[in-house]
Amino acid sequence: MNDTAAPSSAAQASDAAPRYDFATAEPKWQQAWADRACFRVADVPADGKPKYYVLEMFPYPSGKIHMGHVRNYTLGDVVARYKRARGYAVMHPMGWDAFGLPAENAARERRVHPAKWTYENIANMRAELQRMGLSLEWEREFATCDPAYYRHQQKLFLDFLKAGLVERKESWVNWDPVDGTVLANEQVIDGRGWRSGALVEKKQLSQWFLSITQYAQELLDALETLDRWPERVRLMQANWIGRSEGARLAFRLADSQETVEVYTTRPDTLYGMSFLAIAPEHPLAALVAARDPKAADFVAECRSQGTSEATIETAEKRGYDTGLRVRHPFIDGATYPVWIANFVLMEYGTGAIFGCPGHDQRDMDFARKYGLAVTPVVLPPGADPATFALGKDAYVGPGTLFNSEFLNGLDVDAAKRAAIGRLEALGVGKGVVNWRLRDWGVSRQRYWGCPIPVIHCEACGVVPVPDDQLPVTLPDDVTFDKPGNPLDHHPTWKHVGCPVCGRPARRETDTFDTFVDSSWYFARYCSPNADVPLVREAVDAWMPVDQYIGGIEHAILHLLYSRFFTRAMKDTGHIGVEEPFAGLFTQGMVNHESYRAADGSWLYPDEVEKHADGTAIHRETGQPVTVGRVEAMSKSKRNTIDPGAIIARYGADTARWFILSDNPPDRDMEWTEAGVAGAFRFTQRIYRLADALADVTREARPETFGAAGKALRRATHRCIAAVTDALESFAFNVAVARVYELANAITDAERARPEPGLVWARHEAMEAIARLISPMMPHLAEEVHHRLDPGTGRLVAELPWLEADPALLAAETVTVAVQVMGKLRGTVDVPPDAPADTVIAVAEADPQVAKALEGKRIVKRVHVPNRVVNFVIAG
RNA sequence: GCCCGCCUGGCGGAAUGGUAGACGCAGCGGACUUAAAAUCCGCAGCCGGUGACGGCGUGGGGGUUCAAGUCCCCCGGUGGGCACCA
Repeated sequence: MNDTAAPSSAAQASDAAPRYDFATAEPKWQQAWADRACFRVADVPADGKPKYYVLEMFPYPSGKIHMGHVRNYTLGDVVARYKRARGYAVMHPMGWDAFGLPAENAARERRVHPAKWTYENIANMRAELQRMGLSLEWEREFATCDPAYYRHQQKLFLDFLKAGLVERKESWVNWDPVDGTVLANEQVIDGRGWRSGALVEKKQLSQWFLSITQYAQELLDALETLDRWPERVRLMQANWIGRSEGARLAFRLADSQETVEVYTTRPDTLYGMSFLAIAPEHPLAALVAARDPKAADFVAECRSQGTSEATIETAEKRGYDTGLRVRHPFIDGATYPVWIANFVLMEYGTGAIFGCPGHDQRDMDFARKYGLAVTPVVLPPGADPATFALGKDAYVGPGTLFNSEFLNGLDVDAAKRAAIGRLEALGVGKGVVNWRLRDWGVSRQRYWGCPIPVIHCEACGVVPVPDDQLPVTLPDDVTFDKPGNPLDHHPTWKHVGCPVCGRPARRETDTFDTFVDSSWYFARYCSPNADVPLVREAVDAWMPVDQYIGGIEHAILHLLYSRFFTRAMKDTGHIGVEEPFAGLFTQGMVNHESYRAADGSWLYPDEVEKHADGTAIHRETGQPVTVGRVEAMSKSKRNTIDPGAIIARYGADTARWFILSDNPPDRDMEWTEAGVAGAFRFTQRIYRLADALADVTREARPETFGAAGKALRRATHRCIAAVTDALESFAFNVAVARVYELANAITDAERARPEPGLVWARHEAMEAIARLISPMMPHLAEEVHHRLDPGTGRLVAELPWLEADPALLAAETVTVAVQVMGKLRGTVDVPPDAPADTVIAVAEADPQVAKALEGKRIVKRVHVPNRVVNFVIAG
């Protein structure tokens, strides 16, 4: 770290200047809040206050908090403290998203049990969060890995199962043959397992799915009601849900009664068909492969093809002609070849398409490669049907149908309707809505997760664990020395009697995707200790979350799953609400410069000494250091800043203030040493300003004020109004700027010639500062308030928000800009709301303006009250 | 490829269509100090001018308007989401 900062240890220098000793003050005020239970609320609020539920995305207990957490929880705390002061009953809970793979990795690498590792991390991170002075209600804390939490999750799952919201079905997964485990897409890097490095295979497994697709339309439609969500998040969700309208139709094979079903959004182009293509995983492909070794080879090759982005981007469209042919639904006697094609996805639509090269670019690429027919059927506006031809590019624009029998002359939309009508009349197809959204596979072959509460019995099939046998708890005695799922290896755990017939049966050894844990925790906070999953009265009283805050990286999955889960909980009678988050705010990342030594190795910020000219050297060796890009903090690039160290050195308030002041909270910010040091200086300045008044007897409020007193009072009340506005609109950086302005105004007042009432006005301004900074720097706020006004016994945390005096918001004079032809030529000071004639006369008389108007003919005088006068001149 | 943001001094940024650059950071000059740190005062968009002042200026080009950073159109740059989605 740089030397510019004042370390706390030097705080009590010999100098007489008063210094704010945050190291003593912060724990003191934290204790005071706890002692007075300032942040407690009832499960069902009964004190008549309106409710406000503030929630930040709960952390994964990785071991230490990082700057992203500091930003996230500071933003939430500003909202919570502000809303509390505005008279709301504020629920602001905290907990732990405690299941997950890192705990298992720790177990493998360090031979520590995942539970021990997790709970130690939680203890450590809880202490770190507490040092931040967050107004959290710790009484509601829970960890999702606690059976007291996940037993209720198991109950919810069983209720969903009963309600038909759960399915067990085969699905393709990424299989790591060395580790013997399923991998998430993110764990597949360049087609290889991230741990084993083995080539990943696609494999079919029977898995549990939550039927989120049942809610696709609802989840899409309700996005429009989420008017306090960022537009882009709603767009991302809409794209993810991916509604498309088209037709589903069956093609009959030429030499049998079998059919192949196809989904298309372009039924209008059916007369332009030249082939039919099926996915390599399509059942028909398997049939063909069974008797055709070459087809089998092709299918196998496709299967081993990587799923990484690079592979897909460069992958050539390739196919294999099966020799089968299908009949056209409209043209008697016409048949088309059936190909297996690597670009057809089994997961979307029906896993089969009809190829119309003229009006689909992929089909065109494929047709050109394999010499298949290209028949244009949509004529672009103005084109000549006699000469219109296609080269390498398909035509996908609007136009009129031709070469298409009964569709000829129709535009694309009309032709779609007509084609669907004919398909339906023939009984071979129908108009359908198709979704990109797929059901949510929740099975994970892992130990450190919530066990899926079912039992497999050979006689009875899949049997839900009876309610009175919940929870199904994880065994403690597991080993991680073998690859695969420790639950599966456990000698006894999975062997149980069937709850129905009593015969030996097998427990499900898969656990839930951790996204399940986080899809209902926000509701559980409303009644965290209940012996049912959710106390409906409490949930309905507190939900939805009024302000949810977290990273944009959760814009899709977590938020969509939570929206689905909430609906499912409603439909199973647990709660009465259907949208979990009424307001959403997505924060930006915290970035930092990165540094590289001469040998290319990354250096930590405190190993580097930066110079004013922008160069830097390695402290230890004196060698020059390359100052790299400002980028997301990451361990690998060593550009991380430990919040614990910052708080120890500067205090929590300084860290909070800097993180709020730097820029708007939805943008990425850069953490800089100079910025923190600046924030620290400001905390000291506030303290000094307060200290200057601490021993001054508070005057009685005078009847009238002098010029300096009036100016300060106006500044104070303008600041109250401006900070309030800024906090309401999440413009925390602007709120900070307004507080700086008031501090500057107090400094001006300190220097002004003494006048009656000025000290009173200074007290008023200083108290306003304490109250206005309280959501952002709560400890300093208490300290200042306490020094100004000892003896009232009230904490700032218990006091209502300040109201600006409207009389003081109105200025005594307003400065009106005077323009000539829209160009600024001067300003004039006039009384507020002065009549237009007066203002224009004063403006015209202004020497600068008069000069600009000299010899010109004024054709128009625009007057905007209290703002501007504009003279429009002829010529 | 499709969809969506963003672009303002050296930097972060501010600005209900109405005085662009608030506030902070960095910088420069000064006071205090034996010196430094801390603190305080002052300067500061760019160009020209000793100065009064003038010209230019919110990625580029056009438009609407008395008036555009702000609204509309086109272009460029940049960041992100989705992506063989039929």
